[in-house]
Parts: sequence; C-alpha cells; structure tokens
Amino acid sequence: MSDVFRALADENRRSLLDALFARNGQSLSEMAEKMPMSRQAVAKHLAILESANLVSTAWRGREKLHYLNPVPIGEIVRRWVGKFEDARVDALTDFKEQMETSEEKRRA
Amino acid sequence: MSDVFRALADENRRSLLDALFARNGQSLSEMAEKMPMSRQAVAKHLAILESANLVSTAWRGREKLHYLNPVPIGEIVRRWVGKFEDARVDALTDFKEQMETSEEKRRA
DNA sequence: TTGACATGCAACCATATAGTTGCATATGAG
DNA sequence: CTCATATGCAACTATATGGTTGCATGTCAA
Repeated sequence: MSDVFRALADENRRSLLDALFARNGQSLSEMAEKMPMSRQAVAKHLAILESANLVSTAWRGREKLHYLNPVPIGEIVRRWVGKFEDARVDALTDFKEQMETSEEKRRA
Repeated sequence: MSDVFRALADENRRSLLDALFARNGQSLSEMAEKMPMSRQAVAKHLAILESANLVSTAWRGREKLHYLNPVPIGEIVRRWVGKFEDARVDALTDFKEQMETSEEKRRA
C-alpha cells in the first residue's frame, strides 16, 4: 500500500497513468516520446508503477507494452481514504466543539 | 492535489493521521511521544499534512492542537483514483485482447 | 547475416527528503 | 516574577529520488 501512495506521489507518474488511460497498451518508447525526459527515466517511472501494481506489462517481440493494471488498484486507496472520509462529519463536530471549548477557556 | 499524494506517501505521516483518527485534537508533544523520532521531526510531518490540507490546527494557549481536516480530503483522491477504477473492466478486456493478439502474431 | 530498433543495466550527479541537535520564543502555573 | 512546558527556527547530515549518459543485449527486417 505504501508503494501505491509513493508511486502516485510523482506528477510524472500520474501523467503516465493518464497516458495509459487515454490509450492502453503502449510501449516504452511510445510513452517516452511524450515525456520531457529520457527513455531511461521513463522506464524507471514505469518500473515503479509496475512494482506498485498500478501497471502490468506484456512483451510483444522487442516491445514492452504497458497496461493499466486490471486489478482493482483503487480499492486499496479508496478503502484507506474512505476510513477518514467516513469520519468527516464527526471530525467537523469535534473541531467546532474544540474551538468553542477554547473560547470558553479563554474567557474564563 | 499532488501535495495530497506526496503527503500520504510517507508511512509516518499516515500513522499521524491514524493517531488523529483514534483521537482527534491532539497537541504536537502528545503526538510526538508516540512516534519514534524527535518532536521536531513530527512537527515537520504535521506541517506537511497541514499544507496538504489533510490536517488543520488551532492554538489553545501554548498548545497547537491538530485535527483531521473537516474538508472532504478523500474526495480529491477518490475522484482521481475512481477515474481509473471505472476503466478497470475495459482495461482487463484490452489486456486480454492484446495478449491474444500477440499470441496470434507469434503463431503467424 | 547485418543493421536498426527497443529495451535493460550500471555508474554517476544534483536535489529533495527525513532526520538530527541546539537555541530562541511564548505561555501557563506556582 | 520565575520556572517549566510547548512550540518554532535554523543549521547540519545522510539517504532517497529523479534525472543523466554510455554501453550491452535481444529481436525484427532486409
């Protein structure tokens, strides 16, 4: 899981996912052309996405094709984030109560 | 948005969010006690969470209290991740088709 | 077979990040 | 007032990260 967040932390890697979202199954060179960096740099980013299981790859001859991972990647993130989202309203309540409490303390 | 992912990329920062989830409105020292690092290190992490809008703070006297941000933080992440999740089934289809295509090419 | 193309591997570099320590400042308690 | 507590600020360090370049390897095509 930490791998997923780390992988998503980089803007360039999110761009790569966007590119695959636009057209799935692209080769490394293909993706590298659109990015403002060397092919090797892109290869590293894709490797990180792959090891975070956000992207899976398949060889076709000498080309390495990249696919948005068919595994429900989002679930991991959503589950973790969702936990906090569910607490949202309570948190707001806590926050306001706390603010009021400190107000009272100040006046006291 | 990139700030959010970057902020979440660190395990220690996720722990801090967990700690606030367990008990909202803790002071810096309070949170630092539970973490395996100096108070200053924790302060930096909390500052990052705060600037990513994941945590908001309020002073009560000399204590700085930390709250899970009442703003729907999850929305950002969920929306972004959800985009890819929606593409999940299609991606799987693409992937399989591509595999089969390369099979055929190989046999040809 | 030979050459061009696609990728991988390794060394290297600059900067960002996560941590430290030491000291300064502000507030609450006695 | 004075002292302890809570936090902030700044300098410094080590390692991680994102990028580069050069060369090796593997595969398709003529």
